[in-house]
This record gives sequence, C-alpha cells and structure tokens, in this order.
Amino acid sequence: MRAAPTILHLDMDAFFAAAEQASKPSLRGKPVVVGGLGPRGVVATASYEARRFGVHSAMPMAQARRLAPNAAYLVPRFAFYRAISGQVMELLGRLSPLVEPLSLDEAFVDLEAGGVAEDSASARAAGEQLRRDILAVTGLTGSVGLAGSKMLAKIASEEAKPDGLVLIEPGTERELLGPRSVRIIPGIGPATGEHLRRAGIVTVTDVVEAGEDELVRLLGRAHGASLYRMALGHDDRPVVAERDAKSVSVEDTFDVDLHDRLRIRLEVERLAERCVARLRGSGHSGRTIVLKVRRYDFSTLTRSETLRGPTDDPMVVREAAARLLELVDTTGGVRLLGVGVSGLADYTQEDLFAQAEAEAEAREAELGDEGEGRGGGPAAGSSAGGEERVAGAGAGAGAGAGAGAGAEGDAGAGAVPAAPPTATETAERRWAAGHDVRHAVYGAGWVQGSGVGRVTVRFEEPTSAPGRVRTFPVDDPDLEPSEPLPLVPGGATGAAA
DNA sequence: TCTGGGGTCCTAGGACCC
DNA sequence: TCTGGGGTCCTAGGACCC
Repeated sequence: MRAAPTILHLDMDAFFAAAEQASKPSLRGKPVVVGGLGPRGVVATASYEARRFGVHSAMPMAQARRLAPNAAYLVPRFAFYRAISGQVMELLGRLSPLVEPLSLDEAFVDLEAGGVAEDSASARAAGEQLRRDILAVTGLTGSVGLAGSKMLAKIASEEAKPDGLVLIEPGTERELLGPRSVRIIPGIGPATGEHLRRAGIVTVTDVVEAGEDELVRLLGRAHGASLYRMALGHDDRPVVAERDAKSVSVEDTFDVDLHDRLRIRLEVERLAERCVARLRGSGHSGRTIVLKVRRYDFSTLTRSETLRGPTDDPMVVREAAARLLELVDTTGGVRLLGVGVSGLADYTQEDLFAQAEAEAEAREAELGDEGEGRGGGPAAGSSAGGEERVAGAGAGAGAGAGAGAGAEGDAGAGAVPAAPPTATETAERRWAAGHDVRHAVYGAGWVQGSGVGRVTVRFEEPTSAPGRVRTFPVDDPDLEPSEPLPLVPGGATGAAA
C-alpha cells in the first residue's frame, strides 16, 4: 500500500458493445448485445442501453432475447477488438514501462514507475489525460481507478463506471470499504459470498471483525488470509508487466449433444490439433495434456496425462487426448469437449538446442528412476512422450509462427454445428451478423442479418450518418467481406490484428 | 432453447522420497 | 514393523475473472 494513489486501473466501458456502436452509427444509443448466436450462446457484453433491460454478461442469449427482443444481436469480432486494445495499451505504455494487461479491455499501470505521478494531483491529471487520449484515438470511453494498491484501484474503476474517474485517497480506504458488501473485493464470487453470509459475514467490516483465524477456518489458508488482508486495505502486489502463460486450451460447445463415440473422438482430435496450433503460435511446448468433457447434464470432468518431456507435436497431443477420452464414459451425450496443454516450456521444436537438452534430461530421469532418482515416477502412458517428440521435430520445422494465425479468426462465442453445413449454411456463415462488407455499388456496410438465402446489409460506416438497409442474395457477386474501418476520422485503426 | 471460451489460482489426496 | 514430519509431483475438481 503506497502513500500516493499512483496505481491506475483502466477498464473500458462495455468494450465489445461500445466498439460495435462506434463502428455502426445506427446502433448508437440503442441496446446492443454481443455474444454467441447459436442455440447455446451466452452474452459476452451488453451495452448500457441493453443493461437497462436486465441483460448482462454470461446470461444465456435466449434469456437476453426475451428481455430485450429489439436489441441488436452481434457475434464478437475479436480481431477488431484486439486492434483497438492494441491502441489503448500503446497509450498506457507511454505512461509507464509497468503495464499489466488483464484482458483486452483492462490493465493496471504503475504511474510511479513511469515517473508521471507522485501524488494525488498528478495522478488524477494523468488519469484524466489518459481518458481524453483514449477517446481521441479510439472513439471509446474508459473508466479509471486510482489508488495506492491494485485492489483499491480496481474497486475505484468499478465505482467510476461508466466514463468516469475515481481516486481513493490513501488513508480513507477503511471507512470506504467498511460498510460495503464483501462481494466488492475481487476474488469473492457468488460461492464464497454465500459461504461467508451463512457465517454471518456480509460486509467488509464483518470480515475484519471475524479475524484472520476465523476466515482461514472458513475459506482455507490462502483464501482466508488474503481476504483478511484485503479487507484491511493491505495489498502489496506489484504491477507485473510480462506474465508467462501457464496453459493453452481450446474447447467447443456443440449445438446439439454428441452421442456417437466416433464423432466424439474425431472432435477431440480436431481440438488437439487446434490446441497445438495455438501452442506453437505462442512459441511454447508443454508437458501435461488435459481433456475436458462436459456431459449432457452439465457435469464437467477432466482427465490429464503428463509426458516425460514437453512437446508441441500434434500427433503426440492428439494421441494423448485420445487415450484420455478412453477413460471417460460419454453415455447420455456430451455438450462440450476441450483439449488443453499446461506445464509450458519456453521453446518450440525449432529450438533444437533446448530440445536436445530436454531429451538429455528425459534420459537422465529415465536412468534415475532405477537408482537414486527423485520425486514422482513417469506417469501412466507417458512412454511414448520422449520418442515421438523426436519424430515430430522434422515435421515441426516448417510450420512455425504461421500456425498461430489460424486461431486469430475463430470467434470463440459461437457453438459448433452438429452436422456438416449445407451449401446455403456455408454461404450464410460468410455473412455473420455484425461483420463488415463492401458492395461494388453501395460501398461500405455491415451484415444486419442473413437467412433463407438472403443477406441484409446496412450501408453506413463509423464516420457517416446512420445508413439504410438493402437485401441481397447470399451469393451476390457484388458483395464481399471487408476489414473494419477506422473508428475515428484519420484514425489508423480497424485493420485486423 | 439454460448455462461460452480462455484463462488463473487453490485444495486435497496419494505416491514417493528423505 | 511402530511412529512421524516435510517436501515434491501428479491428478481432479472448484471458484473466480473477463
């Protein structure tokens, strides 16, 4: 806890929805919901207009449609959001070398380390200037929290929403937090909140009065102790610029539960390959393969296997995932499958030196197992790990960085169709709601909807007046998908990440 | 038409070692 | 052949966050 409020937390306001409104003049001031449009989609972000109808993040899309039938429903365009996020992060980088992104729309900044603020007045000035810069560069609003710790800065930005700035003066945190619900403390979710409530602990003051021992008894060592410290306003966690990834995973929820064992196996293998593509794209390999299965009744289980050494070989991961699937009973149907890799190592197969080292270590471990070797023997089924990685080295050499690019475009929020798409479905998929298009005659626009062989386009762009709607056949040769346009006049934005 | 996708951190039990 | 404590690794599950 520092004496001056020089830790800044930025949170963009209703980020995905606001980006869509900035991009589409006809949606400004109207309820907009961004999320998965399939039968099992959920809300990623609702605009403030949509929130007035009770729509919020993580709500099933079907429920949102009942609450706000007249809202605009759009699929997320992650490449677009990533490009805007990049601009925002660039602005943060001008304030300090210590910028810790938490997601596309959120970050901590250590203003003191950047030398741009040393007291309340200079911190507030930096925060206000940042908000003006973000608006000028992206056309979007963000809320800023300033405080002497990360936790308080985050609480402050929450209080500041939307489009505001709140500074918590060091020394005032106890009286500010005291009467508030424990739920304002980051990390206290519905389950912990309910657990505490049953113990008679509702406010932050209640937490302090309960004492550390009682909290540890209720919540366990780490959680209890950290909640107690947070309630006192004690939080010394530093802003950390570069955090290493710990795992990479992909998962799909299917529009309809999968029953056919062969189909399930095929999907697991496809997921394994996508996962490896992402793994390689991030320049990693990993040791532990995790299979995730969500059954028809929403019960979720995971099975994992740790190899002797890290791999980024698609075949090794695919086969491990397939072995793990053999351990799972899928009777009754499966709604979600996922494949992940953890225990990441900082190199890929192309890094031959590191690879040779890992193999030497693997051999040592193997020998060691018979003698004085230490700690846990090789996991079941891992015997293939070492050898197959060698086979993969040749195949891996060519793929490299490009592999990750495939993951860029995949919109996470949509569910996967249960059957191969028909030609019409494929054409309609090209015209995903909300995506930008260009027509040879009418110019720039975006897809308002598609179905029964037709696509409806609204012709407008970020800097134009609200435009009008026209409908075309899905295979109209004059119509083609296009890149997002800059949100601000003369802005360099928009291009895919 | 109930409930996405990508992460992080923690706990708890068992194996194994010293 | 009875007790024991500490530490690491692995697996499975759960809470939480955006």
